Formats: sequence, structure tokens, C-alpha cells
Amino acid sequence: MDIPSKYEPQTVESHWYDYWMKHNYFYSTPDDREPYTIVIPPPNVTGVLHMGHMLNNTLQDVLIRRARLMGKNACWVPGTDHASIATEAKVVAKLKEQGFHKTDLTREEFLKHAWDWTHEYGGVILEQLKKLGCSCDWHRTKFTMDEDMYVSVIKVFVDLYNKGLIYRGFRMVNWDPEALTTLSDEEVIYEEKQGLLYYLAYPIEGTDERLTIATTRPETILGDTAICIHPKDKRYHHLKGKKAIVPICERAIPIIEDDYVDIEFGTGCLKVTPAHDINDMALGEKHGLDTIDIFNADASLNSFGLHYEGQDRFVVRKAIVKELGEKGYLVKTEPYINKIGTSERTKAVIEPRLSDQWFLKMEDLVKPALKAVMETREVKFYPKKFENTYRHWMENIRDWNISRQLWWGQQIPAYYYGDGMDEFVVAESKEEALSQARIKSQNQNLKPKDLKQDDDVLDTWFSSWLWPISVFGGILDPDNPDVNYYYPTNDLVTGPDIIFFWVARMIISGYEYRGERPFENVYFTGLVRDKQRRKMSKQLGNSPEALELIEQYGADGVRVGLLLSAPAGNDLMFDEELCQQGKNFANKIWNAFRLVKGWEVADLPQPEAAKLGIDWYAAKLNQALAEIDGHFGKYRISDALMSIYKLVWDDFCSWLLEIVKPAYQQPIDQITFDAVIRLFEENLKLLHPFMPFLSEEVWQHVAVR
RNA sequence: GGGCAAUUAGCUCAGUUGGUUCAGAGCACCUCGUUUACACCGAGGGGGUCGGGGGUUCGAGCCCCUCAUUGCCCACCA
Repeated sequence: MDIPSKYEPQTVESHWYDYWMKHNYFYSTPDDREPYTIVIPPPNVTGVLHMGHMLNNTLQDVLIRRARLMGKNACWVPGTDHASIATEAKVVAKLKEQGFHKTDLTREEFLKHAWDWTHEYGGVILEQLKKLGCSCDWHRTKFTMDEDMYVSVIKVFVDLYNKGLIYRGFRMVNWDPEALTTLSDEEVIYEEKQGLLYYLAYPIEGTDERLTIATTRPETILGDTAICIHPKDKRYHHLKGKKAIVPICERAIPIIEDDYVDIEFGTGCLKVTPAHDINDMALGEKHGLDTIDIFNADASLNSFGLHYEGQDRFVVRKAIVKELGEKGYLVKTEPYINKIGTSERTKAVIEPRLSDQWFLKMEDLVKPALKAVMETREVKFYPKKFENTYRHWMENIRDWNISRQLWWGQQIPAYYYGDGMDEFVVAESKEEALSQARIKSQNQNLKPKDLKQDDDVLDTWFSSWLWPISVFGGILDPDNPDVNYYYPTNDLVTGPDIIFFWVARMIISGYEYRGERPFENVYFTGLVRDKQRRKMSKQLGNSPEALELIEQYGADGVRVGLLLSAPAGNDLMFDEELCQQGKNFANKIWNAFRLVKGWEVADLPQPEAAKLGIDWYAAKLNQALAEIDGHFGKYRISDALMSIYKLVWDDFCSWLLEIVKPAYQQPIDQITFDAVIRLFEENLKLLHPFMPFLSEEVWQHVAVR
């Protein structure tokens, strides 16, 4: 056999890994071994592989391969997430390119486009994961919109509704005016932005006096329904019971008192706009104020906007400031830094908006999940510091807004049968809904067409929170052999950015639907940054093309490069040089293999030095084994890899092989040769989780299989 | 505004209960080396008063206080 002196995965004759893949080698089913389970954090179905995925999935692959080598029944379930808002936004954008608008299509037509899109791009990221070497149970691949997954979500919705935990409420929610949907609190990112604080003078009815208030949003004055002062603020005592006139729209509004107002801030008085601010809404409810919504869904002004009707909120802001200035209502402006909520997906500035939405009561659901992490430690976080973050969120949890005004997702199984939206039933199927509706309405003549299903879909996370259960069919059939065997899963590897979105909620649903934890250990990876500590992003263009890296350094090289720099929970500064280091390491092993492979064995006595060397290395190996076990136990994967790296490079190659190496073109004795091969194989087993391609390749050739 | 972390060689980081072995690793750097696995290599080497200040102790990267800087998370102040 002609062995190239450089290890180039592409040039080597056989591709064992591909062969294994093709023949479903990684095909686990329940048996009498101990199970070891991981469910993948499902990437967005339309996504492409980025550095974060590479890190994350390399770690999972290391864990699953190690478990497999230890004789466990290792099962790693892959899949993708329908990512309702992100995917819908992409489909809408694509339609726009073709000259269509979403509203030109029926729901069915739109969904067809979304499915086409999904089928076209859906498999891409999973194929990329295969190139990275991920040894998932590919036959188990799931998609959150698969029929069984969909039905699972609906079933859970109905169940929670029947338990009284899901309710419909008219509440102030986070509205994304671009995507035209609500968002959960977690999907809103607050950013500090330099803005202005506008001081506006409101005339007092029946006097010449004016009252100055401060606001960051002058365009919302058209929705003002009160001015609020502090009851103890002497400056304004004489205004009690009077009315102020809203500039431009000339509406008279009451002056109310509430100690919510901060006397020190601004002028000590506050305009109250209950439709457009959560605090104002609270004030409005307390004082019985009117609510005037001045915005359309896309945050342009409606008819309450008067002559600004139809214009965008930010356009109006400029225009109204100009008009206020010209009419003498604008006293002054001050620079002011405030926090602006923006949509995680569309980046649009969030508008607080009152609307009818579905909510899930969290207060009781959270209890076992909080206990599991903080008290019984049934679920452990690595690194531990995230347990505090978790606790804080869980203890201050608010109800979860689960409805989204989108089409791509699980449609809410609520059916309205009356004229408005007040009369409805919740059921798993339309037939069931009809019979319920007939009973509830006492109208046996209700026809299927009298039922109208809620237009909204569920938050993406309302399906992914069931992932560890639903991928094993555990929602539809809680007693099936798969879920009984593989659940609870062992390790979850994910980023701390979705600790609330996903991790916490999976723990919650795990206890609610299985009565036990969904996983034992959660390993939080860090963010992948560039050498200058900047976040990797498409915009900055500082993220290397994942597949090109693999092309250049080999999957093994990239895996090693990534892991060498990734202690648990710390962000990692990704540097391509580390991939080079990984590639060099692969080459080193390859050459050790070439050396050994080139030896001719003869019937000779074993030299004393060789015997000593082998004993020494065997001891060294055992020592390293213990060390590596320790590292894995603490989820210090990069340390485990470094131990192996040093063991193989320094101890095995630099010492042992140099000791036993026979003189040029001389044969080696059988005892030494056998021992070296055996030790080499031990090394390969250690290396395999990290460098599957190389270790597989060498394994197949180092001895006759 | 509240909370959590970090600060150790040029870089990225380990340093478990304070005590010869705790001052370390990898990379980078310097010198030498075309010997028959590998220059994607080998042999050797330099390099840190462990962020500043104070304290506890016989003894402190390690414990306490304080300051500084950085990062992250949470929070409805116009």
C-alpha cells in the first residue's frame, strides 16, 4: 500500500465514515444496554452552518462517540426547527422579490410556499453537519412541523387549556410592526440609543397657564388621555381637578395624581398614553382613563393621527416636533439615552400594543423546574454560574405570550362559533370542536362552516419546549418503548443565549409531561468570537465559511481547533491557526502510523529498552486515562483533548516510538511490534471522539480487521 | 437601577480544601538541526513581583475589605 506522507482526508483511498453513514451504522434502538441520549438543539430549518453550530455539534459528537465507545446505547437525535418568525420573514421576502405580498395569498397558498422553501433548503444544514462528522441517528431526524410533532403540540395546548393554564387575554404585548406579530418578552432586545427628551407645554383649560411635561415620544400625544402629577408636588397643587388641552388635537384631558410619578424626573409631570405604554396602561386602569390607540398594525398612524394618518411613527415624530415648535408648544429638547426594545428577528423597534393574545400561566408550572435545578440538583448546569441566572428568571416569571400573528407554525386549535371572538372552544380536531361547540352553544344546528379556527399560530418555542419528549413520540404515546428507554436524556449542549427561550421551558415541560427531568446535564458553550473579541456575524463578515474551513483543514482539524480554545461557558476567540494546529496534529498521527506500518517484523529477541519503554508508556496511558475521565466528568472537554494531545504527541511519538524504533531498514521484534500496535489502538480509541475521520482511517489500516 | 462573572507569561487559558510539587499548559517567540515517520518536524531556551491598595495568617493567585477595568444577564421610569 502506498501511504501518502501527508494526511489529506480527501486523498486517502477509503472513506469508512461515508460507508458507515450510508449503511446506517448509527442506528440505535432500545436494547438491554445502558442508554446515553442527546437531542440536538434543532437549528433553523432554513439556516446554514455557522461557527456556533460547529462548536456546539462537535461537542455533542465528542460526547456521543465517547459514550458509544464505552459500550452504551448511544442515541443522538437530529432535527430542525420551523422557526416560525424567521422562516416566515424569509418567505415573505422571497415573495416580495417575485412581486407578491403576503396578503395577496391565501393561508394555504402561503403555506405551500413555506413548505416549498423548507423542502428546498431544509436538509442543507443537516448535510453540513454530516460533513463535520456528526454521528447522529439520522434515521430519527425530526422537524418541528412534522405531522406527529405538530399533533403533539396541539395536544399539549388543549391539555394545558383544559387544565386552566392557557387563557386568552386582552393585554399589552410586544408588537413587531414589521413582522406584524407579537413577541414574547424574551424575543425583545433592549438597546441603548441616543434620543431626545422633548419638553412640551400643554395649555390648562380656562387659564393662560401652561404645564410642561417631558416625553421621548412626542407623536404619542395624540393618544394622551391624562396628565399625571405627584400628589405631594406643591408646584402643581393648584392644578388639581383642572383639565389640560392636548396640543394639535385640542382634546381636554384630566389632570390626575399618582405617586407613581417621580418628582425629580423631567418636570415632575407625566403624560399618560394608556394604549402605548405599559405603565400608562396601569395608570389608565387605576384611574379609569380612556384608551386611544393611534397606531395601525404597521405602526403608521390611524385616524386618531389626524392629518398624520397613514404616515410612519418615526416620520410623524419629526413632523410633529416641527409643528409643535411652530405653534409654540415645544419648550426645549435635551439629549437623552433611553432603552429601545427591538425585535430579535426583524430588528424593528417594538411597539407596546394592546391586543387579544393567548397566554400560558407559568407560576405553578415553574415550581418543579426551579426545584430540580436549585434544590434537588436533578438537573446540573455547566458552568454553574448559569444556575443563578436561571433562578432569577424562574422566580420572576411572567405569563408566556404564546400566540403569534403568523401563518407558519402550529395553528392555535381554538374555534370561534359566535359572531365575535368571545365564544370559542378548544379541541384537538375540528370534529371534536364542533361537538363541543354544539353543547356549549346549545345549538345542535351548528355546521362545520360555522366554526372559524383562530388565525394565529403558536410561538416556535411552544413546540421546541417539548423536543426531548416529542422526538421520541412521548406526547402522543407516553408509554412507548422509545421514550421509556431514551428519556430522560443525558446531556444537553447549547448556548446560554437560549437558557430562557428553550432550556428552562424544556425543564418545565419535562416535569409537566413526564414527571421527570428532560436531561441531567446542561453544558453551556460560549459565544464564538473573532480574534478581536468581536461577535461573529454576517454583517461584520468576520465569520469564516464553515465548509471552507473543513475543506482547508479537514473536519478533524477544525474540530480540534475549535475545541482547543473552548473551555465551558467562556466565549472563545476563534483563530484559524488553531485549525492549523489541529491539522498538524492529524498529520503527526498519520506519520506515526506510517512509521509503524513500515516496520518489518522478524523473529528477534525484544531489546530491554523497548520493554522498559512499553511498560513506561502503558503506565503513562493509564494515568492519562484517569485524567481524561476526570476532565469529561467536569465537562472540560478542551482539557480532555489537551491531555490526549500531549499524551500522543509527546509521550507516544516523541518518547515511545523513538525508543522502540529499530535502526534504519532493520526489522522489529514481534513482541515489541504487537505491543506498539496495541498501544496505538488505545490511542486511537481516545482520539476517536475528537478526530473520527483520521482515527477511523488509521484504525482500518493499522491492523488487519 | 439590580445581579453575576472575569482580571495569572506576547496570546488563549489551567491553577480543586491557603503550605516543598503553585507559579503551570498550549500557541507564539529565540537558538540549533535537511539523521533513514513527520519542517504540518526534532533538540534546546527565554519569558509573569498572579489588575491596584489594604487586611487576616507563621505562610495568600488562592480567604476578607476596597478601588479600577472589562464582559454578560435582568429591570415598565416618562
